[in-house]
Amino acid sequence: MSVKILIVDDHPLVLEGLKSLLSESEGISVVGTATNAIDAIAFLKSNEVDIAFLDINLPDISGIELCKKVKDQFPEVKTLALSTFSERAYVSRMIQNGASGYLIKSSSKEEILEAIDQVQAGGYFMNVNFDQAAAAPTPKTIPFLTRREKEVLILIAEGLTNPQIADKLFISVTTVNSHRQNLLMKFEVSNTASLIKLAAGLGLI
Amino acid sequence: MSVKILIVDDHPLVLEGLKSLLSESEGISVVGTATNAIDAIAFLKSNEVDIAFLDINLPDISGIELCKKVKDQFPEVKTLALSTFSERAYVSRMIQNGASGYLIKSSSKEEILEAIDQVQAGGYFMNVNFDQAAAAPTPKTIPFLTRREKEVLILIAEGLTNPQIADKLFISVTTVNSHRQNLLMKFEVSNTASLIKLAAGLGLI
DNA sequence: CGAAAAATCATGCTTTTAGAGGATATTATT
DNA sequence: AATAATATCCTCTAAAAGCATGATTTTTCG
Repeated sequence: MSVKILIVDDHPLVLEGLKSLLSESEGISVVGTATNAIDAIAFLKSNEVDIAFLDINLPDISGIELCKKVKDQFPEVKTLALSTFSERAYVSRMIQNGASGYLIKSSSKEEILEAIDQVQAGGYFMNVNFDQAAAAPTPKTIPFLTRREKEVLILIAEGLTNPQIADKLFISVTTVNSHRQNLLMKFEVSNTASLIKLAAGLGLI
Repeated sequence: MSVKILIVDDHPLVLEGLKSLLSESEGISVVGTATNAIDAIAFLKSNEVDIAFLDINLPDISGIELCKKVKDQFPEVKTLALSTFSERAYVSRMIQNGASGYLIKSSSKEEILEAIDQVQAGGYFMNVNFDQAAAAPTPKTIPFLTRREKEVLILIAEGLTNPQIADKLFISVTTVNSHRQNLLMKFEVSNTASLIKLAAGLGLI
């Protein structure tokens, strides 16, 4: 009996590539594909799936949320995160949400097959490519931000100054500054430039 | 006689996906693939190619530079840029460097085939998806940056202050500040936060 | 309910940026 | 050789950000 795979990715090329790669392999069958989260959930409701490949960038909701939903509603389905380099930082979040591993999109066929084996056997697969990871100092974990901190972060990224943000949110400048300081602390950086660069790299803005 | 295609992309999945999609089509043959610029140039030296698909993110040099090299050394080869959403802003540069068009990686099979037809016939193909473009205020053009400005931009993004950058580059703080001001001007922003966000969005840092 | 977390505000101080308005060398490029 | 672009340097001012320390009020959640 072969491993049933569902692929969720909004890039037809990646979808096609994965299908093509996997269909050449024994014991694996791609039973479905989806280009968005809603279709993916719908498919899972009426089909049996062993492993779901989840792209991190989906048009409707993020792969992170989809991963959570899948694990909540279909705990028996194993999930594998698909990411590109720049999104790799998301991955720890996916793991927290129950993913069994992740693959970067530049993975080789062998790595992909190994990941399926590992995950199907109940294990985890992490495909970490450190030559690029070393160059970009990835934060250990994605900082947990509060609602207000996210708001402030977005506005900072949009180029607003503390006084402007204060006006916009109807709070005092010192409060905005507090949030800003907390952001710097949580991201372990010491100025706006680094903050925005990190946040952008994490896809938060 | 079929159209000879070379695909240059460092994502095996995309490579495989494109190959798979194109090989199903009449009159098209994928004669080669490469995962970096050097291999791509080497291939072009010894093989005849009609259209080269160039990924914008390559490990060695950027697709933009590769495009230029290809057009310089092999002017008869037509080039098609491959990008994802976030890199779309690069595209005007590719066009300036002689590309005959661009495809976003979420293009459908039909769009890809149409692009090949158009380009092979000597035309251009632009696959613009405006529902996302409207949301993200893309700058009109990618600012042209000088060597020094790029250096300074990178160091700013790394979180260095003007004095620190001055130390690192063995120039005075006022010079660093000049470059910084020029960066703000060229990107049409008024502070570091916006600058870094834009630059990050354009993949410059 | 009660503790913990989040959001709010304040004061004072230092460093860094942003902005204006120059000036002079050093490289291309024609 | 002349022009244009780039890189370099300067002074001065004002605004904003960064840093420390501390406090009060809401919310959230067990």
